[in-house]
Amino acid sequence: MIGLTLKQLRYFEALARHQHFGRAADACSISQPALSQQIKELEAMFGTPLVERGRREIRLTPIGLGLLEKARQILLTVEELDDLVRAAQGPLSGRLRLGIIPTVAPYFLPTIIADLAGRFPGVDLNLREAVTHSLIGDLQDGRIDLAVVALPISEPALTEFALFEEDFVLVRMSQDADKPVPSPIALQAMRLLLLEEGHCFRDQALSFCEFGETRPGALMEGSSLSTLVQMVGAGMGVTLIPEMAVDLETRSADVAIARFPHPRPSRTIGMVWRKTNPLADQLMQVGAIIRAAGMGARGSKQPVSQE
Amino acid sequence: MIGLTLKQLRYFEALARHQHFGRAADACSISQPALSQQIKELEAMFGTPLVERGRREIRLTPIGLGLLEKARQILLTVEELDDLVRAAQGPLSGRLRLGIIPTVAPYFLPTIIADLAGRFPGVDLNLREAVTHSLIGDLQDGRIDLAVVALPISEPALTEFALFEEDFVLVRMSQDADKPVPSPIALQAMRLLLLEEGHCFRDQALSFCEFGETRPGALMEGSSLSTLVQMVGAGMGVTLIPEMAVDLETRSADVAIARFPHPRPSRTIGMVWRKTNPLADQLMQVGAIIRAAGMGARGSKQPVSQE
DNA sequence: AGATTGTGATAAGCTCAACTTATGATTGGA
DNA sequence: TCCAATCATAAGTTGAGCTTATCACAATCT
Repeated sequence: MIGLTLKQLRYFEALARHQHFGRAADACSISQPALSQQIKELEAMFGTPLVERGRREIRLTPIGLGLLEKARQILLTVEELDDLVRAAQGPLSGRLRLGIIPTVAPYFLPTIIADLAGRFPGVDLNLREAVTHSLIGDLQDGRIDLAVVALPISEPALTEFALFEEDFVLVRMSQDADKPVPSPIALQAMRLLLLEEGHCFRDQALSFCEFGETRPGALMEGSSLSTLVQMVGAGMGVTLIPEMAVDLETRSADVAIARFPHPRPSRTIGMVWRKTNPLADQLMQVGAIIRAAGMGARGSKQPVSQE
Repeated sequence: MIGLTLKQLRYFEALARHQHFGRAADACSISQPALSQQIKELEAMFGTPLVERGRREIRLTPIGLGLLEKARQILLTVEELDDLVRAAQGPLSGRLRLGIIPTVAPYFLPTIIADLAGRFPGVDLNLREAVTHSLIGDLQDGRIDLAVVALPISEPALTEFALFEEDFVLVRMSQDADKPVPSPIALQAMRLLLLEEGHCFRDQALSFCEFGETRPGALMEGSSLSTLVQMVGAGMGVTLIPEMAVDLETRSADVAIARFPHPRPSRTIGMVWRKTNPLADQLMQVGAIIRAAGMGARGSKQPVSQE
């Protein structure tokens, strides 16, 4: 494939993303004919059409899809060259795109931001909050550099770095404070309030309660832990929240917290990045700092031995 | 890293390979100043030197080494775009670069060539004979498309496809033909003739004989199975050879063949290719054909169940 | 010491690939 | 039938990247 250029791959990727010649050209800051020409050039090289031009929509041919995959792979590696330079000069600097899951972000972000800003003044933190599945995709496609999620992820292309383990606690109405702590099985009979589909915390809670499959009738769904706790305060049921959310979420709600006996439900929070990211060494350092800081600040977290 | 071009990466890779501006430029079919300029352009983009210019030698800086790794990764993916087109048009066509280990090549090549030429007339077979270690490197760096080696390889980036399993047989002087077959332990006391370092067959033979470490004094080394068999004929010792070599190698030597009782020593021969190779489907078909052909042709081989 | 050789950098000019704007062609919908 | 949307084609312009010629420097030979 001699004569191929990175520009062509960028244009093609933009076209595939926007499904539209004009908008793709805009995104690349060139004119529409320029993009059309380069796509045509690509098709000449491949000796076959890559894009089906429909009147109101365009579609990639099978070979076009194959090219798209390789093109994204190539462009991702090219992006990592930027990181190579950053890795070489100084401890960590420049833009760092960080993704965090919603059940961690509000409670842990202040800690992370303070740590990073203190230790790496040159870093320009760029945040994104989304559920695990979405963040993993962002990582693999190079849209973010680093994600804070619940482990394990078990993606071969990603490195996991455990930060700490934290327990889940039960939130119930304050008048129930003196009642015995229910067993996981007993929870099944209560109205258990959970986050909507897609949040890993939801699955972890369900797993603890040993629900085989989601039984929508018995459950209510909220979009944030805050909402859930408010719902508990209003007598709509009980919920589980992670230890780190206790301080913030119980401040403005009249609820009682109860800790479970063994086996305690818990989750491991950790950082994840692409194995191929040249900043890997720096990210590992960042992880060590956050882990150390987190240890000191919050007594309830458990240290983790795994890497 | 905007403004980067594939040309620059190709030139840089050539420079790293040849360690010489002029020869790298020749290899790229451009003039030496053109290559110098592009390297300079790269260094400007990275904001740091990539190459140390010594008087009589050049060396890559640490960042240069980092770039080299990424550049090879990118160029390899680009190469695979060629295969993408080939995978789309017809069953298998164009250049197929095949590597085979020396203890398989002379015996198995006629079969492979006949099979491939018969089923895929459009294929231009390009052969390379080398030891496993070298072939795996060639595969991973994109210098060959396919290798026939003894499994397992256990490289995460490579797909293994088992073709068949074959036993090893003992070769000894013809006057020993009626003696009992020695046990693996008994072999340790004999003069065991083996291939030189680097051949996997050597290690497999040593493993069967339960030699803990190589004991150079007791062993003699040959560079091909032919040589070993000739040495046995001359009374210099005994050796092991794979079943498939028996016909060819015993034709011109006065030696006796003996098969071991269980547990028989054996090896699994298979094909290996890059997981990312778009020709993977076609290569799998090639493997199936070779496996089927091999089965019919040679009774001694065992079918394999694993993939 | 002075000449020679091997090496990469620099200079100056040329050429074509890739961009621009303007326009054409086709089709779906008012 | 006309309009709007969309991509292709045409024609002209520009600069990135090439070439050849030459320089600068150090190691090696005479």
